[in-house]
Amino acid sequence: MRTNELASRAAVHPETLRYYLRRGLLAEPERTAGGYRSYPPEAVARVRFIKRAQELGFTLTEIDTLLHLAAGGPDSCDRVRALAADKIGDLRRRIADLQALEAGLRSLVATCDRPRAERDCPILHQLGQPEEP
Amino acid sequence: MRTNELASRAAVHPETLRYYLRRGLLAEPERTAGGYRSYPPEAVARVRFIKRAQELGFTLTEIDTLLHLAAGGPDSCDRVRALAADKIGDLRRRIADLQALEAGLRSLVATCDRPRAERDCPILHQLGQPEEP
DNA sequence: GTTGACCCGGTACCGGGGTACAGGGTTCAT
DNA sequence: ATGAACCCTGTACCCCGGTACCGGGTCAAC
Repeated sequence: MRTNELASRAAVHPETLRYYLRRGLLAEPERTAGGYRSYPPEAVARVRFIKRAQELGFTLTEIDTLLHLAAGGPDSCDRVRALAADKIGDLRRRIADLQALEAGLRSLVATCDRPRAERDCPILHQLGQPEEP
Repeated sequence: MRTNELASRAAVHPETLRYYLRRGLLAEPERTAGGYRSYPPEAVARVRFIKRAQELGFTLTEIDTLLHLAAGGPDSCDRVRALAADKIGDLRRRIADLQALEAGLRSLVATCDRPRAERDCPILHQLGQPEEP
């Protein structure tokens, strides 16, 4: 699969793929006799994963770590556990905060028939507090 | 509360506050007789909210919308419902994807005692598929 | 009063994540 | 064979979200 096809299937810009190659997020694929890159089919899911993880708030460096975990992670199972535990903890916090945001918006919807000053949307309170130690 | 105190309490850089003021994410507070800004106590939660929402993947423009909803949203309850429904739908998708990521990493942990090639970490598959119509 | 830390507005600069472009080579349908 | 679309490498540029810096004013402890 050539660059443009991968870009099209993964809904990214072709230049983005070259950028990800430079960043090491994509492995350099084989080339055609004419020097064109020939990506394997699984590259589509990989690029989609990168973009979606970005939308969820992860930096490309964080995504690089996730990609390494997806490939099985370090040889040492203990290292994998430690790394994954760290990521899982982060994920749970993100999920909790998004759920709080959702609950807060639902509360607004339930009270939106009131005058604006009397509506209840507690999202600032929910996400604006310092984290507990 | 002066600029540096708010910055310190909210764990941001003072220049960031000036940027948020320029962007309209913070309301211009009252000034001291010497021309210093005097922020109200609730500004701390507001700035914390902005930063946390960013970490969760929202752009400042999206955060601006959320801040408006937090203030009660449009006068029209129908507008509020429509706007909030859109945001809630987005939140639910983010939550679902983060939960999928978590499940995938747990699967890796459960199989990490295997040789690397036989471990199971399906996160690419989970987040790398096109969205269903 | 002095001094260092703070404040201000405005301009310049930076990093992350792209994206555009130039010049030249390749591919494929006509 | 031709021409348009594609590809490549490498360099320049852009947007978002800051952050640094300058020159000058303010504040508070000494």
